[in-house]
Amino acid sequence: MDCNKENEGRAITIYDIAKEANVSAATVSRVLTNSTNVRTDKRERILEIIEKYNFRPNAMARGLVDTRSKTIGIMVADIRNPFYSELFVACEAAARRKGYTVLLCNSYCDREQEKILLEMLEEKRVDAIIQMGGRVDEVCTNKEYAEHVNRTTKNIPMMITGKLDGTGCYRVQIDAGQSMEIVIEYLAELGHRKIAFLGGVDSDIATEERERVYRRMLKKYGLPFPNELYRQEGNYDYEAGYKQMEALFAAGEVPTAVVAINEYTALGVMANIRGHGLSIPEDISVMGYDNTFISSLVTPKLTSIDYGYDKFGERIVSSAVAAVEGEKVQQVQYIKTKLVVRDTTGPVNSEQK
Amino acid sequence: MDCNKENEGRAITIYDIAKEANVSAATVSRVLTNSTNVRTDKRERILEIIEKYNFRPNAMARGLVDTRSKTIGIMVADIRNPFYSELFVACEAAARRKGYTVLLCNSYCDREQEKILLEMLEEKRVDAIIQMGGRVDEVCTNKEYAEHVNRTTKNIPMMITGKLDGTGCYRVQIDAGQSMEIVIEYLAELGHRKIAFLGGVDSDIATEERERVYRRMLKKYGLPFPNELYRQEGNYDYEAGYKQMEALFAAGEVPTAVVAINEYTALGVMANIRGHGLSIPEDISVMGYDNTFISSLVTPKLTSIDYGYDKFGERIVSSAVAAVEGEKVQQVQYIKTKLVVRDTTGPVNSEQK
DNA sequence: GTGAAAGCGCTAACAC
DNA sequence: GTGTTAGCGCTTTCAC
Repeated sequence: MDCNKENEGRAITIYDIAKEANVSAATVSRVLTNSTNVRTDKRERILEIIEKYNFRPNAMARGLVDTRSKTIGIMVADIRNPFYSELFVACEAAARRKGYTVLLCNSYCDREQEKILLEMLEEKRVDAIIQMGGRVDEVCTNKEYAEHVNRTTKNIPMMITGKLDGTGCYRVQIDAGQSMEIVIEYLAELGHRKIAFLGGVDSDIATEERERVYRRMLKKYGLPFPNELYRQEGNYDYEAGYKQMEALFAAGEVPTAVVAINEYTALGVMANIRGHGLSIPEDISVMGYDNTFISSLVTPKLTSIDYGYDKFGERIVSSAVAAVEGEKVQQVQYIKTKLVVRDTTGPVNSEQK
Repeated sequence: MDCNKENEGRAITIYDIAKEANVSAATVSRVLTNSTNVRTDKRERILEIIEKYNFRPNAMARGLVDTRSKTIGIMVADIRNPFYSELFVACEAAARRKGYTVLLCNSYCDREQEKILLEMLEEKRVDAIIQMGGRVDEVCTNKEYAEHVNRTTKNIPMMITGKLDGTGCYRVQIDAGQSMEIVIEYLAELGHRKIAFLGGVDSDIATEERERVYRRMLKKYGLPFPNELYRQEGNYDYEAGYKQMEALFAAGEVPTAVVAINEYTALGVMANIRGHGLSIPEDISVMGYDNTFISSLVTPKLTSIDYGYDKFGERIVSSAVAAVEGEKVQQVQYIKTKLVVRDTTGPVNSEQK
């Protein structure tokens, strides 16, 4: 009875189903897509046979016919970083709500890889591309990459969480300046006057903007900048926080509050402070950025700046979909941040004033 | 000059390139695939035009021709969990080395979703499927899911990190028993006699096996099991660790060492211990499983069981590829674990003996 | 309501 | 070396 006597290995197709059901392939396709009405008995017969052979339509063949793949490519720097995984998951959820599938790729911040991945996504005919992290983070846009992207965006709309000068990318960006405003405001109101800002990479847009606003806010509140070590950049690691805090201790310039560029760095800072026998937040307040699950996993729980990942992802994806569908999309959108106070920050210790 | 006067919107194809280069589509295809030799001048002319239009071959059309998609589908419970993201990245790297691409999907432990994703992966004609987490973790295989999988594995080999009775899935599994052996051995040698094992889900294979070996090892070393609370299950959260440790304190049954099912739970345990004014590891040793970046991010750094993610991923993927290529693959493979000692464990406090 | 036929963009056999 | 031709598996007119 089985029609796959010699079918061995070859995947079953719509024609096999059609043959066994004594209908045309078109009719099978109709029940598959639910497009037109098919007589009930035929429909049921077809469904039965589909079930029997566990038939699944070939997505590539379908994709060839449709011009839309209903897929969004998402390129992140490193999915192991909770910032990206939280945002990715939010995007995935938003995409699903819109009837889109996502395709993840990691660039691992490899500049060459970014271009290769872009090409791969083009070949897969994704309807839109979202890039978070990597070249789009840089203050000085890399010309070569911008050109590469420009060719891509001729066919595929691209969303980025940073910037890429001279390209038509749509930007959905964290309002880094606003985030630093609320940070300094908060710490100043707690009575802190010696506030350090540690970590990050100055040539990254998000770091650079926070730094600028950090200095502006110190002035605004009449706070001192006692030593160059109060602002150190380098990278986003635990080690950075650890070493930079150590440098402050070594210089005898101990702040009463430290703002770290992210959670990794904040934890490095905290480890170092404890190594010196001081307490958090009694002796020194520490806070970070990103507010992923890490912030509430550690002891004491970390005060952190939150981006509202769900809404962030939703904004990125719905803008991407809007662009795909030819709607007008804002060129730049800002994500407002929120302070989440936990246990690593508190009023300045009166003795330290 | 441009041949896309009216082409607006329509993607450029191999025929457009061929036409402009005055060659046949086959020749363009040849330079694209580097299959046969093409006269140098033609090749260069073609490459130029490809460059000019930023042409990228349609992966779906290619996929239709090839029977192999060179893609491996990876289904994880939740990519935000570092255990999965570390393993995923290791798999991705291994796949790339073998010339394969990976396609990630999250089941979020939604049982219905797992089936849907399986079907999606079948439609995309992935060459193999890797499932980590979810139904494959369960001690009692869900019959319905097993049936579903059995239909899938008729066409696509499947690798799982747990088990699925009655299916032809290949298993690459952490040797949970061995891991618990080295844990108890280690703690016993440090002089600990009151060792609790907290967290996990007893109906999960990895938890169940560890629990069994935990009890066996206590006997082997002549260690007491002072109270039922020394072994509590529930889930894998921070909260679980926190509450279960609290229960031990409430019962006045304070262990000298706690083995947590993973890092989240370990951190909950640690938070609770500190809340009681005790120190780690001076008063109580704590250790966890998984050894992701989290273990070395917290203070004190967590002693943890490591799986060797790189090798783990490599084993999964190379077995998958072997299966795809029709080679003989071992049905079950075990991953040996390793103890990574850090700062949360130490010799038992002599007063407590 | 249904079948025949064309076509999505590419690759691979087969001629030449 | 290169062009012609025939599919890959599906959807979608267009007739009937």
